[in-house]
Amino acid sequence: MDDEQLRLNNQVCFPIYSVSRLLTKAYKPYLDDMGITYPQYLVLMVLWENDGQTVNQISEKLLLNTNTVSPLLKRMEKANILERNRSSTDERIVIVNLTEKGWELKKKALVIPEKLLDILLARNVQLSEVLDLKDMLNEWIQILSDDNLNKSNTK
Amino acid sequence: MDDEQLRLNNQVCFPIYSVSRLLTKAYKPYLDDMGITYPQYLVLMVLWENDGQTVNQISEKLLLNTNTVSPLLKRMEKANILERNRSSTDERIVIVNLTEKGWELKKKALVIPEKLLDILLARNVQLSEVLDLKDMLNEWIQILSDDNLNKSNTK
DNA sequence: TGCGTTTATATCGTGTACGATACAAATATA
DNA sequence: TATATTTGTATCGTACACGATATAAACGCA
Repeated sequence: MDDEQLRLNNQVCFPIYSVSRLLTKAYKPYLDDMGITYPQYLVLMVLWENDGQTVNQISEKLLLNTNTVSPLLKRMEKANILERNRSSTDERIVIVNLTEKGWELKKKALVIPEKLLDILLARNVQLSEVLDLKDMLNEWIQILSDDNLNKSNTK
Repeated sequence: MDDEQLRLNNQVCFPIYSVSRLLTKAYKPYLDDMGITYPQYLVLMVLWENDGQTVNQISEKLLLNTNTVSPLLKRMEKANILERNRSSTDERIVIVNLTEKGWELKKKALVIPEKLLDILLARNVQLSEVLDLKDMLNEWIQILSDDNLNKSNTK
């Protein structure tokens, strides 16, 4: 019976969508302390690893469009977390650099991954399970971003 | 080195967040045909399974706040997909019923889960892997929604 | 060298999400 | 039964996401 497939319980996408939102919510108390949001936290992780990247480089690493990242960076600039400067050699490019405050936040962030993991481990989720999940999802990212690429190519 | 934990590649949450967005994007062509969005598709699945539910019942099943679902339903009412009516016995309650058009959309939706699965299976993802993932995520939903509950209780 | 094309970023419009808050109806209880 | 409390829904403000579009700078090439 095809009908079965349309039940919420039988879909994979709904749990992913829900867990994504619930995880963001679980992060919230820690991020509130830092005065940032979850997407802003992602931007910081990219810059902590490698400061001075362009808007394009940041949006590619986060798999987000530049028209999502642009205003996001502007809000972070307003909050004194980073600076945006046009390249002198290529006026189209905007280079993003962390401020003192942006680097300071890294110290506060160090405990976050640990805390989140603790919640799961405390509820008998195995660490190996978490790692398997990560690998599986990274595989899906490859597939799904390839798939999106194909669509825009054939247009 | 604690630093390692803060790398984008070492986080579980980022892949979940990304896959969630990429899956929604993969759904998009089919949902565009139906004139709805992904969250609206979720509402429809809830109502196809059980028509005539209240705003609260719908938002609980989708794990969304009512202040997210309320405007969502209004947009769907505007698009003639459903009707909202106050209960006569309890004036606070709004009961949501599908229209003819809302039921019609179910026929178009039947192929969607299959198509999505095909993309994954075509790329050598095992069906068992998909089912494992689903179970794992449903477990996480339990944990994370409990955790959120605890926070609001202790406040 | 002039001009069409590409590239990098940003703006606009629409639709979520969600915390905080509002508000009326229903319920509980003194 | 009058009033405090709870319940169900909605409004408001802020921050994403993303498709469509704009725009200026850089590039390619006749």
